[in-house]
This record gives sequence, structure tokens and C-alpha cells, in this order.
Amino acid sequence: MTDPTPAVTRFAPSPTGHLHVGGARTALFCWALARATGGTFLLRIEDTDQARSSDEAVRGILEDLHWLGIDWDEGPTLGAVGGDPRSVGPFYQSERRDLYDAAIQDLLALDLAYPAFETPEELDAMRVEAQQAKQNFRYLRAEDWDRDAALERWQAGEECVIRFRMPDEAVTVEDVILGAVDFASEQLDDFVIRKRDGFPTYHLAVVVDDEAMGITHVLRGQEHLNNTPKHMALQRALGYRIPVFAHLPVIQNADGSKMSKRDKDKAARAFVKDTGPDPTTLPIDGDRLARWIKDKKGQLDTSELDELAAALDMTLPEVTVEDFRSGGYLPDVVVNFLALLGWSPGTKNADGKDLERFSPGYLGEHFALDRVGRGNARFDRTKLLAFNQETIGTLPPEEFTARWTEWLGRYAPARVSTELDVPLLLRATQPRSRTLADPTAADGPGAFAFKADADIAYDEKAVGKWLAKGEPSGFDRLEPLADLVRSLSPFEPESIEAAIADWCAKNEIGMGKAAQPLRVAVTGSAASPPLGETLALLGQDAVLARIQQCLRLRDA
RNA sequence: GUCCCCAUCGUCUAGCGGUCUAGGACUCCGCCCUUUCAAGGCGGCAACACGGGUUCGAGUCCCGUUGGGGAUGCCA
Repeated sequence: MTDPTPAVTRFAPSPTGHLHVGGARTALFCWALARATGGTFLLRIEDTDQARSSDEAVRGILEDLHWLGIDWDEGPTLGAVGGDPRSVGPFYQSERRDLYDAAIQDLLALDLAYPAFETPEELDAMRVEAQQAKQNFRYLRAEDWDRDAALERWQAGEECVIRFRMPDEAVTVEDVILGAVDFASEQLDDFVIRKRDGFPTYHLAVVVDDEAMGITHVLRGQEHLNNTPKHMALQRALGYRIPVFAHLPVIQNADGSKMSKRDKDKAARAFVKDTGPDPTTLPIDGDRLARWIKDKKGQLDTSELDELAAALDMTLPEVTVEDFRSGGYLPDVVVNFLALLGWSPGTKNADGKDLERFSPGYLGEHFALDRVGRGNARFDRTKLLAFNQETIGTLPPEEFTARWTEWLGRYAPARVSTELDVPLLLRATQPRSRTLADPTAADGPGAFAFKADADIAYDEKAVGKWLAKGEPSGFDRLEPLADLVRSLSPFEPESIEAAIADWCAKNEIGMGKAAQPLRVAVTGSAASPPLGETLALLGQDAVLARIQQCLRLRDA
């Protein structure tokens, strides 16, 4: 099912923060199409919004892509990735302004574009008016528009934007995923191609760059479908080629809304609104905070949001690649899961079940647009987590150790003390971990090893069932077991297990009668890794101390 | 409001007119294994939104209704 024509695709993020999952999925499909067709994948930075773009965000996005294993043939360089073999760069739109200006000049000369002098406020008023009249707002050049006068005002330095004269005709977008989509001329207006600050708008820049860079396939989210007729009109006006368009279904939150990088901002906003915290206790200065609350289009930076969330003791939703990386997800799993949001292999495994788990390499080999779905897809964290856990479980221990070490170094370097037996911790927790964060997590399978003896919380049910009951009771068995523990040397999982099994056999009781009381005594709960591993991880002294501590529960 | 897109289990999806008493995965529920948990094995619950057509035959094609999503920016 390989498309025979090599596709030149591009991913063109705007650097306003880390790569979000929607963008990651788009990048992934662009990459996969290029790979599957033997084409080229190009990365371009759309930094025409001066106010919101940052170098830090660019670096973040490059790293996010790299972490996912999405490598680009052309674009900004990151290590050995990127470059400009065809000489189509630069890859930052802010460095390509001559090209945009030239295109705008061409359109101006052909009277296909013109300066417009309304202020944003005036336009807002016009929109409100149209809204109230229950009509669609549509900006069109007036019938009696005076070209010479307008150009003169522009020459004189009056502030203005440049608008494109939309031809008065319907446009049909031929989308490979959605089929033919018609847009009536009445809903297409004269849109802005150059902003007051002299930068081109997205619409103009995209079209100019895609042509100059020889892009053959434009893959993007369905939220761009309505922009496509504008782009096609520009392409025709400028004599450009029309690329193949493929609009990908939107990735949604569990509640059905579009998953976007603004979700964090929205969540924080809602939280502040609901709880009404004292502004003076927040890490953001009063003025900025007030403006933020008032203006929904203004967003806080990622770092500001993180600080705010910490101060408010709230959890921000995971929406970026970095969120999932820091959460301890494996990149190949994220790629696999993302690919399934809108694409499916349509192949069966040897056991007759649908192929669902595959590597990035498989995707790069078998991806094709004809298997991309049309319906929006919800992002189901539970399934992602299940995939991640399954993959962690199948990792060879050395690889798990390597991945975990890398994760720990980056996100929680102070979490592990020098006394801790790390190999044993990982042996005990790998089969029980859903993420790389789990082995050291406060609520993870190894949590008991990170608590001070005094902080062990004894689960009431577990104490009732395994310690208080029976004749003799679990509590009573703890004393001889403590003696047994004290006598053991070395104190290792296998020898501990063997000694306890032996003790049980001698006393003619089942393993459960000894193992469970011990487990509850040292962890506070009835569930933990195998007893030998649990005890060995704690060490002889801590085990004895915790048994004594537990016994005080009986005597109290 | 207007325009655009979409519609199979709770979720992701397979299905491209008959092989569908609709398959897989996640979740959930049983059972087995077992010193607990996890993993694993086995089994179960669960869907073609609705109404009209077309056709010998419709989950699959057409129209409408309803529902959901997106857009409506001098953001991208």
C-alpha cells in the first residue's frame, strides 16, 4: 500500500511552548508518509507571531521530536538531524521575510491585494454588529474603493494591514481523507496577509514557503480545513502548485473538546475562578494576573503556569510531549498510541487478532493516507498507560535500568539515596510499574522503601485480616519470625524466601500465614513485591525495627 | 447565529453490499495460577444514533433528523 510518489512533507509548528500531542501526531504522520514513500520530511518554524514565539520553545520542540524518534531531513539542526541539502532554507519564517514581501508586492501590483486601514477595535465593533444582526461577518473591499488614495495613505506611512482580494468564486478543496469539500464564495472574505507589524500572516507565509520548499503533501489538523480555500486562492493568484491536502481528525480530551496546548491555561483559569485564591499568595504579579483573568486570548507561559499550579496545589492536565516524557512514558509507546489515534494498520497478527502494537519503524514502512480515519478521536490515558506498562514489562532488565536511570537523572535525581539497593528496587518494581516514575513514586510499588519507619501507615483491613485474627494471631507469629530474620545471613531475596518457607514447613503452616503478617508489618499493606525482595530491599535492621513498631499496635 | 467536518461497544478501532448471530484492543466483571500485588492464562458484559429511501440483499450507498466536533483573529 505504498504511495509510489515520494512525498515532500513538512511539519510547521509555531514555537509557543512544548510540542502538544496533536502537533506530535501531525508531525508523526508527516514523517511516516515521507518515510513510507521514500520522500523528504522537513521542519519549519512558524515564528511570525512575534509576541508569542521564543527560542526556548523552538529548542523544546526539537527535543520533543527527537525524543519521539521523529527525525527530519531538512530544517533546523539538532545534532546530526536537520540541515539544508536542497538549499530551501532558512527554516525560520522570521528569516524569510523578503520572500513574503516579494509575494505581497506581486499581489499588490496585480491589484490582488490592498492596504486596509481599519483598526482592530473597529473590526471588533463590526464583528459584534454582524453577530447581533445574526449575520456572518465578512470583510470585503468597498465597491467605490479608491486604489490610488489607499496606496497614497500607505506611502504616507499610515498604519495598515494588507488584505488579499478574494476572488468571487466558490472553491472546492480536494482532500485525500475527506474527499471534495465545497466552500461558497459568500463565506470567503478578504483576509489579512500582512499584519500591522509588517510580518506576514500564517496564510501568506505557509503558501509562500510550501511553494519555495517544494512541499507536495500538506498534512495538518482538521481545524485548518476552513483555511484551505484561502490558501488555494493565494496559490492560484501567485501561480503556485496546489499540494495534496490531508486534514487529520482532531484529538480530543475525555470530555470531547479539542485537546490543545491551551488546556493547561484553561484548567488553571477555571481553578482560579472556582477557588478564588488570595492574589497576593500567587507567584504572578497582580497586574499580570488581573489581565490574564480578564483576557482569555492572553495566556501564561508554561513556566508561569507550572509555578501557579504549584502555588495552588493543583494538577495541570498532561498535554505536551514533555508532560508524557516527564511522566515516565516510553517514546515508542507514545508513538504507537498516537499513531492509533486516526490511523490503523488494517492487518492481523499470526493469532488472527488485529495488529495494534507496532514500532515507529513499522509505521515508517507501512503508513499510508488511505488508512487515516475521518472521525475525531479521544485521547484515552488509561489505554496509553496499559500500553506503557505492557512494554515496560517486556523490556530486558538492562534496558529497563538504562531507561529508568536516564529518566531519574532528568526528572528526580535526588530521589534515590546512596544506601538504596537500586538493582533490587528495579527487580522488584519493574513488573509492577506502569511508568518509569513508578519505581520511586510515593504511591508506587516500591513506596514502602522510600518511607521512614515512623511514616508507615498500617492499613486497617490488612491489620485486621492478617495480624489481629487467628490462633495464634499474626501478631504472635511476628515474634518468632523476627528471630528468624535476625538469624539470617546473608540477607538476600532467595535466602529469605527459602528460610521462611522452611520455617513454615517445620511449623506445618502455609506460606500465607507467615508471609502476610510480615508483609503487613513492614509495609503497612497486604500488597507488595515478593516477600524476599521486599524484606531484602529494606534491610535487616529496618525489617526488625518495623516488626517491633508493628507489635506496638497489638500492645496499644 | 453562520460555515465546515464527523457518526460501529464507555474509549481507540476492524468492517470498503452478501463471509456480520459485527472482529480486535483498553476499561470493567468472573475463574485459574499464586505467600500478597503485578504479570500471565481462560471466560464474560458491551456497539452499527434515529427515520426514510436505493437494492434480491445495507453497518457498508443516497437523503433527512438528531448528536458531537471544528472554524468564525492583524494566533497558528
